[in-house]
Amino acid sequence: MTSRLPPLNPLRAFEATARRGSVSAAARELNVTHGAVSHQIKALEVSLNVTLFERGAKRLKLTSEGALLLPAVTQAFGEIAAATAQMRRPATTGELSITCVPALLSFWIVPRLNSFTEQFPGVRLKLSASNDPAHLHSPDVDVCILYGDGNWPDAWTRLWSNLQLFPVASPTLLNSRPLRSMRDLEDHVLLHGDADGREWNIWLAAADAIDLPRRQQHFMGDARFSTEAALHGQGIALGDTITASNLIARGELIVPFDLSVTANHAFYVACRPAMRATPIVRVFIDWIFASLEADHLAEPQTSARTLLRSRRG
Amino acid sequence: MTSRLPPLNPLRAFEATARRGSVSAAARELNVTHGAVSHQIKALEVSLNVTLFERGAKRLKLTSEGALLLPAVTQAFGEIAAATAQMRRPATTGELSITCVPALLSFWIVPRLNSFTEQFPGVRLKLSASNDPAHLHSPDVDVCILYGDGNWPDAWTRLWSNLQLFPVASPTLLNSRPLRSMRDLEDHVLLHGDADGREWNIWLAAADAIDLPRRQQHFMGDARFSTEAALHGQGIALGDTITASNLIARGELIVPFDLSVTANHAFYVACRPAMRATPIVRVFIDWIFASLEADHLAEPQTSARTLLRSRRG
DNA sequence: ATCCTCATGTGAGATTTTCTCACATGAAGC
DNA sequence: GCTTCATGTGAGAAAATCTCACATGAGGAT
Repeated sequence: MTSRLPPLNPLRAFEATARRGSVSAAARELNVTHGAVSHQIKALEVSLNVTLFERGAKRLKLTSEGALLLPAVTQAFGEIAAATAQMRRPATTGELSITCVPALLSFWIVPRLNSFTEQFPGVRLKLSASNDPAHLHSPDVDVCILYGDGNWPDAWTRLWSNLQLFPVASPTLLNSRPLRSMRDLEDHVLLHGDADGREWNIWLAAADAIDLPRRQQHFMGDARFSTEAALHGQGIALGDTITASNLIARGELIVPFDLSVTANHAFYVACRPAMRATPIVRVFIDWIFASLEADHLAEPQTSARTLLRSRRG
Repeated sequence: MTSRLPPLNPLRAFEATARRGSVSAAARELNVTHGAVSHQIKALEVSLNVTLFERGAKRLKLTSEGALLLPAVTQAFGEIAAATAQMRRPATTGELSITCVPALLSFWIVPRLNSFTEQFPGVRLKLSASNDPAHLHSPDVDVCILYGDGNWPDAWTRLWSNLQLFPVASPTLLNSRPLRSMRDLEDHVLLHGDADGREWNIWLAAADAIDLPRRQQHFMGDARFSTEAALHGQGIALGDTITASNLIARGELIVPFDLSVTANHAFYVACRPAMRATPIVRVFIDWIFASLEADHLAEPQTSARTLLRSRRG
């Protein structure tokens, strides 16, 4: 037998196509055109003198030969990727790419970045505001901090924090336009951080005010913008025990009502299983859990009950 | 992190260099110039932004990063190669490359090839006369049949047959120049199949004739040529129970003395461990062992004792 | 049946990677 | 000092990879 290894780049295109079940998807993953992938598969078949895919219907189907080859190749490439990641990632040096829910990134992580930087000066963070779980499967992203139900397949996932929701407003706004009852709320602008007003509905239902007339309301796209609008006195937003905690402690936001409700969703930390073992990922995950714990120990007043008494403090 | 896999072709050059411990050796293995290997290693180091080899003395030495990467990459490439070989090798179809001791190839395997071909018509044999154990590590060779002590590292090895050694000569030669005693042997040409006459010395020692004057002797290079010279009446060669058995049975060679000695070495079947699991290799190995067994069952007279009585038969 | 969308194939040319070649440096041995 | 051997490097050639534009065909909606 002449050569022991098949051509490796065409083999990579084959593996991605077979794993994804689609030339187009493989092309997207590899950041090339579908034509490039098609050429490479053809080149591999010619080189090995074997047909690897049946071509008939719209999508390719593995032949028995292709099915023989795929599992070992997928595993081998996975091992190479893992060894490369391990080698390139000393525990506390290198680049770490993180996506994070926008409000959490702005109001919780960014104000605490100096703590992480002091402990791990060799780590360069690449932060991106996003709540898209598709990033879990992107080779460009190492860790995702997501707001949701925690049900993301093929990923390592760990609950970081539940949260309580309650209305928040700026002191300036409340001075000029008092808010002491549900009736007063009618005269204010409701600021939504979600797309369909679901979270305000949950709080209003708990307050027996689901039918409150909504004179004015804005949908701000995400909780970061609804919170910022509240800070600027544009209306009443729903804050929570995590992202709004510092703002409330500093008096930049006031909690006008005692009532809070538990959100249906929570914050989770998630990453690809292969990344979880990477030292640099581990130190970040450890840090973010430790930081939350340190918040709870240092400032017990940030719990929901005591937080909600701050207006009468 | 940007890409999960390093550039695969440069990685291949790195792996070969690190495994072989030499740029030049890797170049020979990959059939490229040392310059190409040097460029590829450099390209990999640039791509990974890691130094993989220390460059100081004459030969490269792996860095700690390189040492982290190598085992996984070597294993992964091995798995890809094995899966490729498995996929390309249905049990009884394809090319099988064999090296074999010259005498065994000429006098035992070649006369029996029809048996193999009838059972496995889809297998194309590529036969090469050689007793060089280095072929065990060549990607171009699937199975080696070697004469030696069986001690070849990193190879799967199995004893195929021991053998007895004894003088043989053509009937024509013995008619014109009888051979009935050790004294008669002085008048004949001794034909050596090894490089230093060691095997004749063993036989002569057992015959208490180690000091027999050697008027004429030829060193034929290997046992195939010494046997062929004997067939042509050029002298007396040492035959054995395997390669000479058919010739003796057909009367083309005669065994003038009753004495035989066990050779220090034996015939072994050997291959790379990864090849042993390959179906096509397995069928060949099974065939050659079964053929030897069939010989013993069908022709008991080919055992050494009865073989040596054939002159008086 | 027609039209649209989506998936994959293919040839030609552009771009990138791989390779050769020739020269270079340095270590080790005689 | 000289020779041999090992590896590095730049420039240009060759091969591999990629893009682009066109093509075909399947499936679904009308």
